[in-house]
Amino acid sequence: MKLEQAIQSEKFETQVQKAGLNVLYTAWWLKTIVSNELKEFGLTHEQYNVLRILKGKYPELMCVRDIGNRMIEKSSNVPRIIDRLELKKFAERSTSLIDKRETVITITNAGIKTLELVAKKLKPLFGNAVSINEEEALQLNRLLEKMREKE
Amino acid sequence: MKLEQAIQSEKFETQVQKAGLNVLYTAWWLKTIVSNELKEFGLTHEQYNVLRILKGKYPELMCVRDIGNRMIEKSSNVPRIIDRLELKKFAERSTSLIDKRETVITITNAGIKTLELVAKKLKPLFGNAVSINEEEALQLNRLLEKMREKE
DNA sequence: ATTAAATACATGTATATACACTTAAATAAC
DNA sequence: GTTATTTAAGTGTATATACATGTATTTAAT
Repeated sequence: MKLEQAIQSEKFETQVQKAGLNVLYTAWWLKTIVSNELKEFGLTHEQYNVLRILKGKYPELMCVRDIGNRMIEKSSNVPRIIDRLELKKFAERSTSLIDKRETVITITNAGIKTLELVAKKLKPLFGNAVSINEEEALQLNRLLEKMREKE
Repeated sequence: MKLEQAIQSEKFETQVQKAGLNVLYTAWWLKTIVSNELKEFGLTHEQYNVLRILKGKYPELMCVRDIGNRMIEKSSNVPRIIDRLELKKFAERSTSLIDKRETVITITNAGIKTLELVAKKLKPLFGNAVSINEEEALQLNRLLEKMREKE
């Protein structure tokens, strides 16, 4: 869908301005698609992100700060997301023996199992919902990274 | 900045998967830049979005539903954002005379004035922060819209 | 060795999102 | 014309974001 239809506006001063809004809208669109699939597993988009990060390091333990550094949204409040994952028995917390200030977290077997089920569900969906090919995706990645160049 | 650095991960199965994460990260990056500028005006990103929508139709009145349709994030709770704009005297509510179910909203003079100040501040910043040109932005828009094609 | 500074995480508050539900008013059905 | 359905907005709840503050622990300074 063209952005003009999505936000019912034709008034873009420049292509750069439109691109900013287009990125924001596409992010919301992507989040919504994924969140809908995650519902049946009792996970939110952010909880899913933390679980994937934990699984990426498994069986290593990760501290809260390291998880935060890998989050897409840097200002996410990791301790509270872990609170919820712990309640659902998808993650476990313990105090680091080396540095008692650190809380170290690990994904549980139930968490790993759930992630596998989610992956099975998301993979074909993503292929269908996101209608760009590898070549286009590569170019999109280049442009987005150029956009953030001066960061 | 490359996404690999931003989220400290190199594990992308495909360029399409990376593009999804890249869009999410770029949206957060953009929101953060704008939000930082809005702080001094006492506005959040979402309140700013509603104000711009109201100004786009000014001096026409808009009902809550119409504002919602123009929001970038469709699931935003418009009545509550308007609550805050009203407290700050940037918007005013009244009941529609034609259809008493509808609440019609208008931006105040203070709201318009504030928007102008924000625009003056954001314009040069955006040009500096977002380092793509019109040609690249056009292509980015094409790719993002292709991504959402099946919507 | 004691004190000061820095670090890691947790917690509190305001705002926003996502979604269900309520209430009032308008429209449709009969 | 009365009742049922639909529509518009508002409200309630859980989660998340953004940011400030608090608390325990470690490291640095003296």
